[in-house]
Formats: sequence, C-alpha cells, structure tokens
Amino acid sequence: MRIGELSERTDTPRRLLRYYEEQGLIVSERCTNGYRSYSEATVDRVLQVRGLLDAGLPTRIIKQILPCLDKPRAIHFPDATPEMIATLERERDRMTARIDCLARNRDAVADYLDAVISLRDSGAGGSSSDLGGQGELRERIDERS
Amino acid sequence: MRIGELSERTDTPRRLLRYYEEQGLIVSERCTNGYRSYSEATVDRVLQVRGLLDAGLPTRIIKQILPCLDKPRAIHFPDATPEMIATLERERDRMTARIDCLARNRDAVADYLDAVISLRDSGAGGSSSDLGGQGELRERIDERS
DNA sequence: AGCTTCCCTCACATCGGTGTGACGGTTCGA
DNA sequence: TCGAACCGTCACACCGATGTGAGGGAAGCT
Repeated sequence: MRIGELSERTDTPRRLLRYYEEQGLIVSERCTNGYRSYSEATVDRVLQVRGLLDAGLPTRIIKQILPCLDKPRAIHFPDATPEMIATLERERDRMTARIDCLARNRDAVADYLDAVISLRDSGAGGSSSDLGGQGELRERIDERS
Repeated sequence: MRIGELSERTDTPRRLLRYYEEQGLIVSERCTNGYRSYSEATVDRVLQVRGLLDAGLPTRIIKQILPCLDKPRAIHFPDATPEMIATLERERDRMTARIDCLARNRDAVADYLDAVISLRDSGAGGSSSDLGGQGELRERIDERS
C-alpha cells in the first residue's frame, strides 16, 4: 500500500509517516518510481507507535523497544547485549511507573465524576459548601514518578 | 517553604516550578520580599504534575483535571458545567487508552526480557534463527490509540 | 493533451516543555 | 561591610513532534 492509504487507515498525516520512517520506527520499500510501499503490518505498527508517542515515550525509546514487539515473537533475539537488556529493564520500569501514575489519577477523575453525577441525579443542584452529605468519597492521595 | 527547598525535594528545576505556576498547576503565596512561599502539600502536587507530564499529558489538560484531585476530596464541586463533565469524561477515557497501550507494550517488553534472560541462563549463547524451542512465547498483538 | 491526484524532497515555522544566562534585589554569615 | 547563596523577572535558545508549503515528477481520467 502507498502512503496515502496508510495515512487514511491510521489517521496519520503523511508528513508524520515519513518522519516515523526517518526515525526508524517504520520501514518501507520503494516502487520503481520513488513511491514508498508499505506492508499490511505497518498499519498496526503505526497505531502502536502513535499510542506510545501519545503516552509520552520519545521516538528514541520507542525505537529501542520495538524489536521486542515484532509480530510472531520469534526466537531471533539479536545480540542482546547486557546494556541493551539494562535499557529495556529501565524502560519497562518507567512504563510501569507511568501506568501507575496514570491509573491513580484516572481513578481519581473517575471517582470525582461518579460523585458529581450521582449528586446531580439525586437532586442537589448548587455549587460549593455543605459538609456531612450522604455520598461517601474515599480518600485518594497521589504522588509520583 | 521557598522555591529552593521545593526544588530540592521534588528534584525539579526552579525554572520549571515557576513555569508550572504560570500554567496554573501550582500556587504560591508571596513573602513581604517578593519570594514565593509554598505549602507542604505543594511537594506532592509537583510530583503529581511531573508524573502526568511524563505520561504525556499537556499542562492544559492537567490543569483541568487537577480540581478532581484535591486532597480532602471535599464535596465542594464547583459549578460543574456539563461541558466540564464532558471534558473530564473524555480525558478519563483517554487516560484509560494510554494505560492500556502502555500496559500491553510493557508486558511485551517484560515477556521479551523474561525470555531472553531464561534463554541466557539456560546456556544457549548465540543470536538469531532456531524455531521450535522449549520456551513458549505467547502471541502478543498490539495496536491502538 | 490537459487536468487532477497522487507521490517525492527540502525547508522553514510552530508549539510545548525545558535550559540558560543577564541583571538586580534580599538575607545572612564571616 | 563584603561576599555567598538565595530570590525575582525577562528573554532568548533548544529539542522533539508536528504543520505547511514550495517545486517537481508520476499515474490516471477524459
């Protein structure tokens, strides 16, 4: 498939597809005219890349973890140098930290929404003040990195 | 506490603390000389902000969800306009998507690491090829946004 | 042939988070 | 009283992800 179709199917500007390729996140072949040609699998790859980018990982890191993600999860581990392993372990832990932070805060937002919605549905209209209501709000302390 | 201490305790450049304040993510009082003065709670707030920033949320969004996160989780819902609620719901869902994407990929990295390490420990030294080994690698397909 | 639509490369612009330094005031200990 | 260490504002610079457009081929329709 050419870049236009890939762009549509992934909802990603062509500009960015070329950029991702330049950063080594996706690959393409070239037709006899210079057009880029992508395999079907690139669609998922692009979606994956964009998800990670959106989750705050820089292209540099994404590029490093991509080899872990290759489709048939074959047993072709590259050289797997100790530094490479250390890097992956570090990134795995950073991802875990991100997940925890996001989850905590998402839960807080969700709780807030649940409370405000049940409040609204049960009649009470106004804004601030009032203590000693019937809706119990559990504590939620967050910190992190 | 003044900005220097906050900076040390949160491992955050003063520059950024001022920036976060400018973006409305933290607040400060001012001493009689113009020095900023922070409450103890600001330490956690800064950590929280940095965690979210690191997880890919822009300050604009963080600012919007912060009211949901206030410490005693009091019942002082502000006006809570419908648009505000809609925004929060959207962000909650985006955070969930991020979490899922990160978790999937983190698990893939973790599996890869487990495999490569157990392989190394069980003797086999080399690089690529070989199919039909004893370490079963489960499939792992990811996509997303 | 001409027109439209796709593709190419190149390059400059923007935006958000961050680094850095200039320049000046305050606090405090030697 | 001097100097070090702290604070303030302002402003320019950087980097990574992204937008945008210029200038030019290639493919396909009519």
